[in-house]
Amino acid sequence: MPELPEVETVRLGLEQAMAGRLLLRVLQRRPDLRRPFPPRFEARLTGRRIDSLSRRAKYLALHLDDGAAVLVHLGMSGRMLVGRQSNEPFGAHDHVVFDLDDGGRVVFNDARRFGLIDLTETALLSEHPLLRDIGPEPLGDAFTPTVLAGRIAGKSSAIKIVLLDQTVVAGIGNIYASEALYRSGIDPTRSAHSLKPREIDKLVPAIQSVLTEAIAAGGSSLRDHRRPDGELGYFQHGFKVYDREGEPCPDCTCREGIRRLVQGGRSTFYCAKKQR
DNA sequence: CGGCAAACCTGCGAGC
DNA sequence: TGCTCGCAGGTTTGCC
Repeated sequence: MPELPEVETVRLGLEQAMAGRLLLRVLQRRPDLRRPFPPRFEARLTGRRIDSLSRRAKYLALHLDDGAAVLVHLGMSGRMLVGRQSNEPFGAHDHVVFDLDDGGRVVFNDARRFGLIDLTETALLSEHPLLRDIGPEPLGDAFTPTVLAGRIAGKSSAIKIVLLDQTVVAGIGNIYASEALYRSGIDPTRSAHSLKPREIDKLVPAIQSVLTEAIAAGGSSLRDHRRPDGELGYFQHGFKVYDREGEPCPDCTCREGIRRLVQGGRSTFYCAKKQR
């Protein structure tokens, strides 16, 4: 489900609820998600304090005050929900419950269980196997046209596919890949190495603007995404092409309107006239 | 390395 | 009403 803007929205919501809080009790309600929970997950977390929260690509990190960190990936349908009462019954797919020292409760809920949770005791989170090979943050200073050009040089795959590759650039998923290519006027089927410098000069700010606007809107809520407080994001109303097959292209007057094609088994939405 | 399909899961909407 | 089918914001693995 969640791409960078949705995970960032979750981080912002959890920061309010969890930063500075002591974990009074942690309940793990099943043995695994996409992969097994770390050994002794509940016992190792109980009594420890959460200092701060950060995001890397689509991963959320809860930093403990001793340098350890809980890594959370929401997969397609994962949610981190705040505001549950401790006397409420658990819901379907409530997999982990974090009870905090101020009486607050945070629940990790994930119907499809494509998410994962890890606990690492090492301080160097950037060296974690799940994060080590991930590319630059698209909203960071290190993401420039020159950098992106270098990372896609020699890649013969379609640019849409390459933007989904987390080792090329972090955090872009199926929605924002289509939207960024539409904004920059680039045909999603073009091979990555065929992009000219002038096109990459447009693609980088297109990625940055669509992600920034989506964060400002609280992310996109299609099926599963909820902010931790239960509120919906509203950037889905800002989509120009995603899930708009057959609708008119907002930026031109072509007859066909928005088209859908399948790349790597996943839908791509685009305008054949605007995107070349 | 590239490309593709399948796998991991559940839920929902469309169509019959 | 109820069933089947296809598809869904992600990532990994295996095969050619």
